[in-house]
Amino acid sequence: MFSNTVKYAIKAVLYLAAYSDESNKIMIKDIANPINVPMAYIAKILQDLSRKNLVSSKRGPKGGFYLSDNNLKGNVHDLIEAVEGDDRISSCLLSLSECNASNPCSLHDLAYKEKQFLMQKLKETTLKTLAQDLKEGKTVLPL
Amino acid sequence: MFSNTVKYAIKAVLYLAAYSDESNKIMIKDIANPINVPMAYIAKILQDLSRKNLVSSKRGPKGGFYLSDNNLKGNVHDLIEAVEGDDRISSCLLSLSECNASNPCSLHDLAYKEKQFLMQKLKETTLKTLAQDLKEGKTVLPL
DNA sequence: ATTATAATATGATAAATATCATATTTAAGA
DNA sequence: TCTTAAATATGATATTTATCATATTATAAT
Repeated sequence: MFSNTVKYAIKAVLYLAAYSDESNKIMIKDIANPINVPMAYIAKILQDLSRKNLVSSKRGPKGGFYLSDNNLKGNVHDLIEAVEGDDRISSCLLSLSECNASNPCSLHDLAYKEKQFLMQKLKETTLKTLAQDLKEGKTVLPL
Repeated sequence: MFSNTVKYAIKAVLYLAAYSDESNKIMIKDIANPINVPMAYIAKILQDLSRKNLVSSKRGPKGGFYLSDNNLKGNVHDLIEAVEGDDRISSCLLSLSECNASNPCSLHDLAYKEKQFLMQKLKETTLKTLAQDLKEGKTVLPL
């Protein structure tokens, strides 16, 4: 469903959301293992997200990645959009070009409602909320 | 959301579902254009689907691809599985390994219901039904 | 039977995604 | 200020997905 890059990004960000903050930064090498993602690859992804201000980072000794309070207000939908580019996620199931109620593709009626519902949830659920569930052991980050 | 291969496969099969039958076969070169897919590529995909008996074909003069009555009973879910392999479509959003209610990933609660609902619809809607909508102009195959 | 036609099988190339490696820059602490 | 530790920037390689090209095989029609 999602590309590896997207899955890796979500896992890394949620890990940071749950276990880091400004006074508790986490280094690449300490992120890669628990979420089971190649170190150099997750480094690249997080560097990209840092540039886009979805995660925070500081270099040098005592440095690392973390989520600021502001970052924690973000959501998974925006994260996905950031890593896989604009509208891949919200596009029509059969094409990149839009299809809509007045010119529906074969799968539009069948899928539209569920897809919108899912998108809505991915937008309205904050990283902070998801991190809370993780910390309470209600959810897990799969390998 | 879906790979090009999956999108192409669905479009081609629905096109055949709507406009072909055993006595009205359609050649590769006459499929590629209307659904806007590279000819050699859709050829490869349809050949694969033919091998897997999801579409029918006959070679030689007067030959081409078509959907048999039996093929028309198929659904989009099985089609997707056939082209992109086993369980990519039904897997957890964050990983290939299963996550479930008793060991939910961070997105499980958020996505599970909608995803199941969508899968269900993709399974229960026959190609014949979708083709009917196409023929009646109720839906279109996007470019 | 021969010819023409269309799928089939196969392999080559291109582009995108995923992965690895490393020199450079920033910043903390001695 | 020097050393060390971390992200950053950049580029190389590998794998997968997408695309192109073509020789082979089956079959209808003459």
